[in-house]
Amino acid sequence: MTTNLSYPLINHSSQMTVSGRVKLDELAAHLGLSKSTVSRALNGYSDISPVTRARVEKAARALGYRPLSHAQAIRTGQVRAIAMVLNSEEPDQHNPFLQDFLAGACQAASSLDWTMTISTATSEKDTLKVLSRLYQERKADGFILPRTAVKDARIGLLRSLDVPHILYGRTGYGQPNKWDETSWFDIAGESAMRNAVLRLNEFGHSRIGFVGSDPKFNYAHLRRDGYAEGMQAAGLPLDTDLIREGARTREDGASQGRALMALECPPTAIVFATDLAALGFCADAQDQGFEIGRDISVIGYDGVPECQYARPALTTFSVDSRKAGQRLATLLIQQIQGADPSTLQELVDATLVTGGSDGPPRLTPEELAQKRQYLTNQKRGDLT
Amino acid sequence: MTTNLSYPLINHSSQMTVSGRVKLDELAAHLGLSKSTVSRALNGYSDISPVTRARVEKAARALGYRPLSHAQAIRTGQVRAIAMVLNSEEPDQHNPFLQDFLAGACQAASSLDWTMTISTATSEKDTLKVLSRLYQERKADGFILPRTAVKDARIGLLRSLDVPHILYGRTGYGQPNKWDETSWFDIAGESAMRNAVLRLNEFGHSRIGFVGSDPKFNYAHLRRDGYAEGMQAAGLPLDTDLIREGARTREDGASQGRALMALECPPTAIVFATDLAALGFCADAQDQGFEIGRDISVIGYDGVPECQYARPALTTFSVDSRKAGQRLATLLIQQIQGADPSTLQELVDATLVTGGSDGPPRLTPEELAQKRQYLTNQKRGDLT
DNA sequence: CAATGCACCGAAACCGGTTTCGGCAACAAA
DNA sequence: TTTGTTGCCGAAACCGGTTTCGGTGCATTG
Repeated sequence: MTTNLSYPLINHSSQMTVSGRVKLDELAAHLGLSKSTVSRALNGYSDISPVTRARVEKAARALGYRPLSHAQAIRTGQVRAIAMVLNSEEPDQHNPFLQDFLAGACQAASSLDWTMTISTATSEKDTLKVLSRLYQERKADGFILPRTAVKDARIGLLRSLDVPHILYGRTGYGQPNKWDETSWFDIAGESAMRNAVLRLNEFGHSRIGFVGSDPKFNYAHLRRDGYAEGMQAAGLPLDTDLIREGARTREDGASQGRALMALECPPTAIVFATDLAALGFCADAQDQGFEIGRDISVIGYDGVPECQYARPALTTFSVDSRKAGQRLATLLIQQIQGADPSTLQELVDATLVTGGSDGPPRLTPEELAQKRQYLTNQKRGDLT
Repeated sequence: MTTNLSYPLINHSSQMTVSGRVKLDELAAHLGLSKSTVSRALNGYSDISPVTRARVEKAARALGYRPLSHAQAIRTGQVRAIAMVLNSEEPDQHNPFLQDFLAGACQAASSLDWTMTISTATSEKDTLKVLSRLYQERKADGFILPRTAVKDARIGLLRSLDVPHILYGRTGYGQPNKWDETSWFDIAGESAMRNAVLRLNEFGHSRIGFVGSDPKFNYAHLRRDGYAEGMQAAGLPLDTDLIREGARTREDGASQGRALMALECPPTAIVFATDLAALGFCADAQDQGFEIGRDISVIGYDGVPECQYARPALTTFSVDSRKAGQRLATLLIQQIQGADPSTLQELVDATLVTGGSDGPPRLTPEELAQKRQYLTNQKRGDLT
């Protein structure tokens, strides 16, 4: 019958090399070698003569041979993949970082012939479930744990399961030597905050406030400490009235900043632990009639893109997320391949990106308080 | 010796069930069944008695049995993973979308017990290489192709390799029936643009400009056409002077919008194909002294977070990226499992999010031109 | 010349699942 | 009773690689 020709009758010899994958068997047959020899040649075993190895490698390239990763995995136990689980329900997602971060991590992984799988979870508990499922099914050989908390259940889980993992950020604030055994990569937020204070002090500010982030995250404590260190280094008194915490969103930043501005003796400069909070404050303060960078100086942290598009542009300490991803992936893979986790710890500095949001104080705290009073009255007048 | 007790000596019987994985063998032995029976019971074969199946499933749950995905893959040929390759060097990355998009895609994949692996490439060519490597090694069973171009090499490659794939966006603009065989999911940017024009017309605008995106992307054409349709539906003439293209960044948006404003008879409203371009224009126009939403109305498209933090907030057509990711993953998995690609095509509308960036025109085009002249002179005055 | 060592390679086991195939019991039909 | 069926399960092959182990052939040594 010649009716059923919807499926082509072509593909005789060519098909095998075009669409059909070459497998180890076929490569070996093509070379007149056994598949064990070919496998060992490709995997760098020493009991293969240099001539044979070269011949095998050449043929493999020519035929476009690529081992199936899961076929190797079944014997080696490694899938050559790392994974990261994001908590998609966090109010302040690491939104803008993600693209860069992934670019860095993927690039590093790819260059070592590894891949990156990602997953999302809806809660802290769900994260644990996803992590263990991923590892149980061996979708990944190790994990990057972003946004480490002071007390982080993920670390306990993975450590008890003896699964390789690396932290983006440190953990165990206040518990000395807590993170000695785990590997991590982090940006030195503490020294950035310290430098922010010193910079403001050089501008002439002496009353400098701080708006921190959620204390459940480890970085929140480090940055607050950095601010305190900076104050100390500048020889300024540490006034607890000037320290606020728990600002995660723009709205938080606005309200916490507003609280600082409402002090009897308000700060002429505020350091924010995150750009988001800083941006929220700036918008709100401008609405009230304050001039950012003149009436009140602001410095943020993170380096989100919005900083440069805000007006005035926000002075901030920018984090190189791409590099972070790249280093984290690299270090994690090293760990999976046997490196001692305690040797895989890196601390990198953020870089200052100046905008117009900070500068010499135009007003003293007292004058600022007066302006605040004036603006409030004016607004009240508007309403009536 | 009692010295080397840093490593615990516990883990006798418990170890096997806690940290050690149970494998099929062990589960079968535990049940007194053969592993083939257990496997078929878990995979829904019909030649297993209901009683046995229930017993197996219960035991599997109790022992926490989870098959190694790569061990299954070696026989089934499927790794239960989908992948997406991002081009990390694009000037306008789909930054803010990514987090939501991934959340949607991962959630959909997870709920079907699939995973999502992502990778980045540095160029169009590199993307092709990464795609084929990923598939050669069977890191994924299919791919999501984001940001489809009019003529997209990725589609050709995957189609020729007979690899399942789904497009985020359509392709082949101008070549009818071009995308009939491929599955895709897209947001109806054309109807959004159309509605944007109609909305502005209802406000009273009759001279409405358009700033489009890079014509290499398929959506750029669709959105432009949508704008044209809107003009036609509103009974307005289609003036090619009012149409600009190729704005990918904020800066592009600013300069293209500026060009429209420089017309003898400038538009009193501009529809932008992307929020980024719209935001760039708004900032620039404000710098010049124009009042957004009064002097000139602006509508964007995408729904990036910055829209609501801009002042005035940008009226835009918001894309539900999470849903997009979710649908794309779902459809792709269906396709991998045998569904006909041509039946897997979905078009969803964007939703209007109003801000203060548009409204009734305060000035006629002539008056706007005068204001422009005035502002220019004033600025010139400033400089001297 | 026999014995030893070494470089190099092939045969076969192995990894942890899936799938094919055949067999045994029980039951129905002849 | 014999002869199919049918329901249910086990043995073994299989997937595509990796790794172990043993065995050549050749050079070296005593």
